[in-house]
Amino acid sequence: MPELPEVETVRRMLESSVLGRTVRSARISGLKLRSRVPAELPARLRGRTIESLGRHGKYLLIGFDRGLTLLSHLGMSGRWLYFPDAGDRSLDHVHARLVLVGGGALWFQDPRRFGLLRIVETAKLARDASLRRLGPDPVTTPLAGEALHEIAHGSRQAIKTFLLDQRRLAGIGNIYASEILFRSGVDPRRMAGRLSRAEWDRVASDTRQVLEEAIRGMGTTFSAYRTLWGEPGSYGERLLVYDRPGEPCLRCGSPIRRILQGQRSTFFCPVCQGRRTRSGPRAGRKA
DNA sequence: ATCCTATCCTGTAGGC
DNA sequence: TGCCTACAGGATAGGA
Repeated sequence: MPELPEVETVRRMLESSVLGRTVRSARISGLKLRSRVPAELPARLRGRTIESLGRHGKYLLIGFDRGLTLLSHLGMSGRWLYFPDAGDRSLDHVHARLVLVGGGALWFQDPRRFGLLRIVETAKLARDASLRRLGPDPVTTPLAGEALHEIAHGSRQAIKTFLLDQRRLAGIGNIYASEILFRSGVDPRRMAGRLSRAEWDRVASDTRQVLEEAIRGMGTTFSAYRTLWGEPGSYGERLLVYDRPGEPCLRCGSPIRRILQGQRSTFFCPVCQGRRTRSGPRAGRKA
């Protein structure tokens, strides 16, 4: 669910609400998310103060004093929720609850449990197995078309799949991959290694534009995503192709198509995102 | 190496 | 109403 803009929205809200706050106590559910929530989390966070809020791709880094970082990933259905009153709500699927000194509570909720919570020593962050794999973050370090052209050199992956690959670029997910390629007028089935330098220039600038606009709209709420305040994001109203199969393209009026790539939906306009060489043996068919 | 598939889990929407 | 299936914003281990 949450891609770079959604995670960045949560990061900013955390920054404005819990930066400088200290953990009075913490509890965990003990359930397994993507991996097990560390049993020592409550003991290690108790008494620590939140000093920084960082993000790389879809990973959120909550930095505490004395060299500890809480690494978090929202997976498909994860949410961070902040309650100023620390009141005891009854909510399902809450896997971590931090109570803050001076009132207020921070909860991590994740029904599907594809999310991640991990305690990492701040000094060792660069060596973390998950973070180490990530490519550059296109918002923190905007890339020129030239760099992308270079990264994609020789790749036979479909461009849509390429954009989803966190080792190439960190942060783009299924919604924004379709939106970016629509803006760029690139057929999602084309091989990444076959895009021209000029096409990569467009993809690079559209990537930046789409992600930044989405951040301004506080992200896209398709169903589950909520901001730190539990509110939906507004960028969903501005999606041009995602989840609009059969509806007229907002640019040319032809019906938007939905295809599967790597078992995930891709939405595109077959007219605006012209033909050219496609990748994969059967990537072309499907209705 | 590089690419593709299956899998983890719950909730929800749509067909009957 | 209920039952069933398909699908959902993600990452990753394992096989080809």
